[in-house]
This record gives sequence, structure tokens and C-alpha cells, in this order.
Amino acid sequence: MSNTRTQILDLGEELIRTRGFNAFSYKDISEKLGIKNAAVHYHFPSKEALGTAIIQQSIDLFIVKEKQWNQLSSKEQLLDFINIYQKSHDKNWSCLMGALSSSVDSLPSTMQNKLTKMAEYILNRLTQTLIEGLKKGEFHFDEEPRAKAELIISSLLSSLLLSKVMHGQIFESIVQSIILSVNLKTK
Amino acid sequence: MSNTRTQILDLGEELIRTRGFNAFSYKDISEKLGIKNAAVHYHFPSKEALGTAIIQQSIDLFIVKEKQWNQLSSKEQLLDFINIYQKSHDKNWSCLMGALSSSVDSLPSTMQNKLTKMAEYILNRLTQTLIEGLKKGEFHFDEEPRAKAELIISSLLSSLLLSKVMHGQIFESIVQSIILSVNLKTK
DNA sequence: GTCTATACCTGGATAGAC
DNA sequence: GTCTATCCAGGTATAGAC
Repeated sequence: MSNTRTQILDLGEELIRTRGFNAFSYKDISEKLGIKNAAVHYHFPSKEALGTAIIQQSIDLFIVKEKQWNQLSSKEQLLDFINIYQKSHDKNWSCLMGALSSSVDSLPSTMQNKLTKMAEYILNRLTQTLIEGLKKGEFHFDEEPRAKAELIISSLLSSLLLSKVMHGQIFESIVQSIILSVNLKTK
Repeated sequence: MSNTRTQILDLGEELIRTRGFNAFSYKDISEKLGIKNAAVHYHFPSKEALGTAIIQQSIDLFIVKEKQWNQLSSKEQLLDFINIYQKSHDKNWSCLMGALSSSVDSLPSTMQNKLTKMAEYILNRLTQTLIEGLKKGEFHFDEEPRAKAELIISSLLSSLLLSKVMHGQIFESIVQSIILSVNLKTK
């Protein structure tokens, strides 16, 4: 088994989400983990392989979380989704999509493809939550559920980005707007 | 006078907004302009100087545009603001803020500072437009104008980013949501 | 699975001629 | 203002020993 592999993946994700894919090197990883450059290459022969695996790990984690949503109300699902971003905000990290999308044209094509898959998967799942919540009367809004899902994901994604640049309470403010916009009463 | 300087600035901005700051080099610029690496360095001694000047140029352009807003209704101001992003979307570019914010921690501090200034300037100006439009009865919404401005900028910014990753009509969908959300009747 | 050593390349940057 | 030439640092990646 290889704990090192997991450590590389996690550290790589952190580096992408704090500095960007093109701003970190194998050296950043090897030094922090106390190993050598070549050891990182043993686990991930190329930076492309590493980047692709990091996106895949993120997809896998979301699928695990999403499976748990079946036990939750639609309202709880949405709040749990927002909570993913809340935890990122607390660390001053962007989300993986926000970190990679701006430079997607400079990324290897395997990473581009996986990123597209991730975006569609998450968007579809959140849309489903909104549709069910509407049906069950947990949410109230007039727009198309998919359009609403796009707006929610978009605003959460960039609230993390703007938080890195601006001072103030932009994240909290955006979350409030979202909750209002689905007409969800919180306690 | 130096037309080359302007060409470098414009091309640099394009490269940042299509690939990201850490994914382009002096070579990308010199080759495209048919000059040599050293000529680029003559105009911008360091990449930091170039990046900072690009942000400044963007601020200057916004100030020019914003001055013209004094002749327009609040509704027209908002639509003109959205149109800035529409033009970016047509070229499949992100906005400068979206392009730089994700990797802000990897940028030279002069760029970081200027980026913060730009964000605050634009956000303040859009907030002002929303306040005036509310007062004059051109818009109708309940949230705080600043929170609404944050939501509009956030969703526009990331609709450009997500457009690069996803297929579909996310940009158009987001624009519709924004227009609905200020209760603005378009023709 | 990790090491040493190294190859190879690209990138930012500068000196000095024109 | 642009060129040639060059320096140096850093980055990805590989070969082969342990």
C-alpha cells in the first residue's frame, strides 16, 4: 500500500486550490513530504497524470457525499452542498473547478475532459436536488431548476475566488442571497 | 511613441484571460508580435511589471466606460455592464478578475494589490448603479444593493469560467437570472 | 518505493552592439 | 527601440543503484 500516494494527491490538491496548477512544482510536493523529486514521479509519472488523478479523487469524493444525500431532505442536501464551500472558505481555498477553469486552455487534454465531466456531474446532481425540493414544497422559486443550479454553483465558486482578492463578507453575503433565492426559511 | 508597448499589453491581457498568468511566457508575446524576447523586456523589465500594467490598463478602461454611464439610465448602465461580459463570452475569454483571482497567492504583491483595488472599484460602482436604480424605480428587489452587486459580479465572472469547461447555455442562462432578479423588464 | 545523479528544456532576465 | 548572445535558475522527467 502507499500512503505516500495519498499524501501527494492531497497536497497536490491543496497546491492547485491555493496557487493554481501552473504555479506549483514537484519540488513543492517533495520538500513538504520529505521525499525526493523522483519519488513523486514514481507515483505520478507526469504532472498531467497527477492533475488528472486529483480531479478524479474530487469526483469520487463528491459521489460518496452525494450517496449520503439520499438520507437527507432537499433542504439539508442544499445546505450540505453549501457547506462544502464553507469549509473551503474557512481555509481560504478556492474549489477545484474555480482553481482550474480559468486556465483550462493551458491544461493537458485529459485534465480538460475530466474537468468537464466533474462540472456536469455536480450540476446535474444539484439540479436534481432542486427539482425534488420544489416538488416537495421545500423550496419556492420560479426559474428553471437547472438555471437556478447554475446560478448557485456559479456564485459559490466565485465567492471563493473573490474572497481571496477582497476583504469583507462576500462569502457570507452570497450564501444569504442563495438561501433567500430558493425561499428557504432557516430556523 | 510606442505602439509595441500597447500591442504587448493587449496580447498579454489576452494570454492571461485565455491561459492564465503562469501559463504564458515572453516567448509567446515576442513570437506573435514578430520581435525578440529582449524587446519585450525593454518595455516591461519584468513579468511582474507587465502583469501590473495589464491590470492598471483594465482599471483605466473601466473608469472611462464608467464616466459614460452618467449619460445613461440605471437600467442601461446595468445592461452595459453585462455587455462587457457578453463580449468576453463571445471570444471565450474569462474576465481579468476571474483569470487572476484563483492564482492570486502565486502572484507578485504589486499585482495582488492592484487586483484588490480593481475589485473594490468595480463593486462600488455597480453598487452605486443599483442604489440609484432602486431609488428611481428602475429596479425592484429586497436585498441590500451591495449584496446584489456581489451576486451579479460573482455569477457573471464564473459563468465565463464555467463556459470554458461546460457545453450549453450557461452564460445566457445566468444573464437571464440576473435580469429577473432585479425585476427589470426588458423590452 | 525511494534514492542519487543527471539530462534536457524553458523561462525570465541582462549586457552590449546597432 | 530592437537586436544577438548569453546567463542562470527552475522545472519536468528518466536511468539505474539500493
